[in-house]
Amino acid sequence: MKHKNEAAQTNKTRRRRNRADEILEIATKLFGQYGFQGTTLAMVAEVVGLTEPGVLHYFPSKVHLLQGVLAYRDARDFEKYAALIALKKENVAEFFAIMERFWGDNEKIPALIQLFVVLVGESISGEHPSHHFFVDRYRRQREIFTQQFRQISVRPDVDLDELASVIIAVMDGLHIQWLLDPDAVNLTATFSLFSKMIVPYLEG
Amino acid sequence: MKHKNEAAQTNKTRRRRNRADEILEIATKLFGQYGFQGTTLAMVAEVVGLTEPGVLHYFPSKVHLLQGVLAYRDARDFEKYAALIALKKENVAEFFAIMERFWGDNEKIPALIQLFVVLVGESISGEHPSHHFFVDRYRRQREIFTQQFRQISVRPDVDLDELASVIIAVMDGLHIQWLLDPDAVNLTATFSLFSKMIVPYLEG
DNA sequence: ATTATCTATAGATCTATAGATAATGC
DNA sequence: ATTATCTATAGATCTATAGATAATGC
Repeated sequence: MKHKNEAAQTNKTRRRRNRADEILEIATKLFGQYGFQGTTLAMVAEVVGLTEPGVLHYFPSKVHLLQGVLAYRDARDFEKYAALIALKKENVAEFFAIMERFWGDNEKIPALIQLFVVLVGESISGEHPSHHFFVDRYRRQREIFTQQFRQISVRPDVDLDELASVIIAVMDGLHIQWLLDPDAVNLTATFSLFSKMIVPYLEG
Repeated sequence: MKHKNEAAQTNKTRRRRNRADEILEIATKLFGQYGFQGTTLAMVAEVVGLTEPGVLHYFPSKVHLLQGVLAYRDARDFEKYAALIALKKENVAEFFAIMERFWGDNEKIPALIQLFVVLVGESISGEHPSHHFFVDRYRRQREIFTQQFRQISVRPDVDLDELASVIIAVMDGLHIQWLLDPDAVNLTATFSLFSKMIVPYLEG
């Protein structure tokens, strides 16, 4: 029986080991490119190679599909954060050196970055199905950063929650400019300038 | 004839001096709340108190309406920038003090801030009707800032275009967090922390 | 048996157009 | 005359459901 499974897992079967995952991957791309509202089930179905009811067999509604995409990507993202937290950081400079490496990868995954930027824009409206997801996501992100700062020696008169907001804001804002005009913005270099500017201040 | 006009301009007539402007105002709110894709002509028409073809009489298509809204708001925005440019700035600290006041008003106009944040998210896709508008808008903004920096003494080893990107990024990124979770983010205080952190560095 | 997928379609909605009518300004 | 606005509707699209059929796993 092992044999059979292994054989079946070649080619297509292994690649699309799971139709649900395949749908998730394609929806990730489409939601990232056109937004949730701008993507139709017909588009997803066509790229996947199914009919619309075929897609709805795996995700009973378009909102379920969105939540599937967000949960999947968010989990991956916070795995990365967990690895970040685990690293030893002695001082502010080290923290930012790690952040630069951590976010440096973003340049290689524009589609994923775009997914979050496009969806967060739509989600600002309180009625959007992923509004609460994003409110919560930013709270968690700020919390992770403030906890990190508490473990290294940051100038004591700095509000750590505000500091967390600023750092996340720089990255988000640079993503916007970079996605709109990739040749005009060097993500890594610009974030590096940012940390170079604030590290001396935070060291006190 | 003057009399007649003046009388007619009371109440509704003066307020809605111009139906096109009224439609623009309402579309601004709706596009800001639901995005371009999430807003329908029926919604605009209903709030204005017209039928859909009634709205299309003034703006021949939904895209024309979007462009009307953007052109109108962008013009207002760059009037503000023009006033900013006119102010005398002797050094970096003064520049940031002015920026804090300049952007401090944003807290009072959440609907307009939201309009731009929501639309820029949608517009990241190259096929969106306001994609080019936003690419151009960020280029102009960066250009305004770099020109400002050239007139004050900024530490010479800093790339002014990158500096402009960072400052715009902080403001955009803070807008996102603030719109999603107004009680969790103090826009003014957080931007102020940012400038406090970078001013000493930029002074060299 | 269960899972995957399809055909067919309901029912809602969306943008835009055609053509008519009402209101306004000279 | 010109501008503003309406009714009616075409034509496209969209999400989701019902119910049937094909494929798969025990």
